[in-house]
Amino acid sequence: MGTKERQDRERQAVTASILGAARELFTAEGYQSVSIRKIAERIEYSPAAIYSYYTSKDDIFLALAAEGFHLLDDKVRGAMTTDDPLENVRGCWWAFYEFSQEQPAYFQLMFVDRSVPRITQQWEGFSFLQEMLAEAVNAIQRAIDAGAFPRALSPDTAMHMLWASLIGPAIVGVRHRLASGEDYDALARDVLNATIAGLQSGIATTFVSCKCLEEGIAGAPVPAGVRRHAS
Amino acid sequence: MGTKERQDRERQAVTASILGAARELFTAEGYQSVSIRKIAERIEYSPAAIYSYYTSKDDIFLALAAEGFHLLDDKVRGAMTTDDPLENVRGCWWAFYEFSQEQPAYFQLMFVDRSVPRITQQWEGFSFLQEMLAEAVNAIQRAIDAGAFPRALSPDTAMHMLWASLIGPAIVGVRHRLASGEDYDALARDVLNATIAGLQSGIATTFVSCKCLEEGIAGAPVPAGVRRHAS
DNA sequence: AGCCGAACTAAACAGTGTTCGGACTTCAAA
DNA sequence: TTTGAAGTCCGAACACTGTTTAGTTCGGCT
Repeated sequence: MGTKERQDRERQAVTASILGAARELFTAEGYQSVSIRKIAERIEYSPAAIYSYYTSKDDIFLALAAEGFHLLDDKVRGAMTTDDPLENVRGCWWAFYEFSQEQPAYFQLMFVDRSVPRITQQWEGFSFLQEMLAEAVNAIQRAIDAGAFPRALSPDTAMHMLWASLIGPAIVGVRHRLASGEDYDALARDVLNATIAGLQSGIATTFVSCKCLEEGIAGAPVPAGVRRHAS
Repeated sequence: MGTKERQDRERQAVTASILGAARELFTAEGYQSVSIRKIAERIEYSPAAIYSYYTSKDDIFLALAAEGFHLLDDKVRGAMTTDDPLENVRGCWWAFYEFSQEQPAYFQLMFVDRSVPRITQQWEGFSFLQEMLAEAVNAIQRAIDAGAFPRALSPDTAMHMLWASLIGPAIVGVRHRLASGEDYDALARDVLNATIAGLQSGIATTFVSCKCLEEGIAGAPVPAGVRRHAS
């Protein structure tokens, strides 16, 4: 009979309602302020009941983070469909920033309140992320092949640089860390364009001999062994 | 008599021991994991006693954050003493990154675990920060005057861009968010140099007419009114 | 000697994530 | 039809958290 199927369906419905309540509460009040008891109250269950669906509050976080990463994945992939390889690179990173402003609750959850540990049993649920990153690296490689970036540029290095540069403006944006009246979008766009311009100028491939490395900066010599950003 | 003075001294000694215990525990276990009770236990006082020295756990955080910002202030100022205006700019932001790696506990406390709210009664205790930022803007202005940056570059815009670009690599560094074997220092240096190269290329003053703004990116047109990073 | 004010504490309050034992329902096998 | 297994769910508790309150102790001044 379909009894097993019905039970599975019911179980999934409760799971979904827990996740829905958590999503609403996290969005409205932030991860730290939401307790298991509040989630339980919203779905009219006892707090203990939740633990037969999710093993911990962490587990609920991971489920919502996975949702967020899928949204990000969709948005970033959708931004890499131009003919111009360079605009694909620019577009996918601009999409990353836009995601942070369009889905501030997800972004805050994913990158500010907490972060997904790199080693976790649930990491399989995030395996698609590696494909997304690989896609971003490929986009850079295509731009290099098209002559938009120096031949000597490592696409991996460029990817890490774009990531590290843009997470800042995104966080500054969602947390409103600037004085009122500041234009966060323009700041992010400036940073993105400046980083891309910097990559084009070849600085990331020639900095080994740049002044600050040879002489150290302000009496703080660069430690031996620190030479190039690993590729 | 000097009784009042002695009492003041004793009070200050207890205050310092609270702060010392908090500093050690925050460094060893992180802000969230340290409780008032743990601090109290370490200095062999009752938890309630702490509340006659600091009004809240937040207050202790602010005191330690102020310490951290003074350390940062010293380091950044010390890095702006070159003759070359451009190297002063590069140096002071590299000092910011270096601070994050040399004082990861302070950095984590100041920029990751929590952040100093922009509006706070204790904000006066952080007023020296405005001077530090003004100094950083001045350094950029001097570099512009010396011809190292385009005349049309707003030093304020450049300051915000450098800040937003470098906070990323610093956070990535203290949190070890890259695969093992990655060279965080080199990543930060690449980002810094790329951003400076981008500023030099004039991208932050001309992007108003750049392709991504005129056409939107991947079907996501830039909202009207978003034009330039406010100066 | 009496008193004041500061320092300090024990105990409690309201909250947190989580666990445990038991009650209750559902359903297939005996 | 009864039995037993499997599950779902809850009340109560545990060990915490930041913080408050009432009360005690004690040095120093009058």
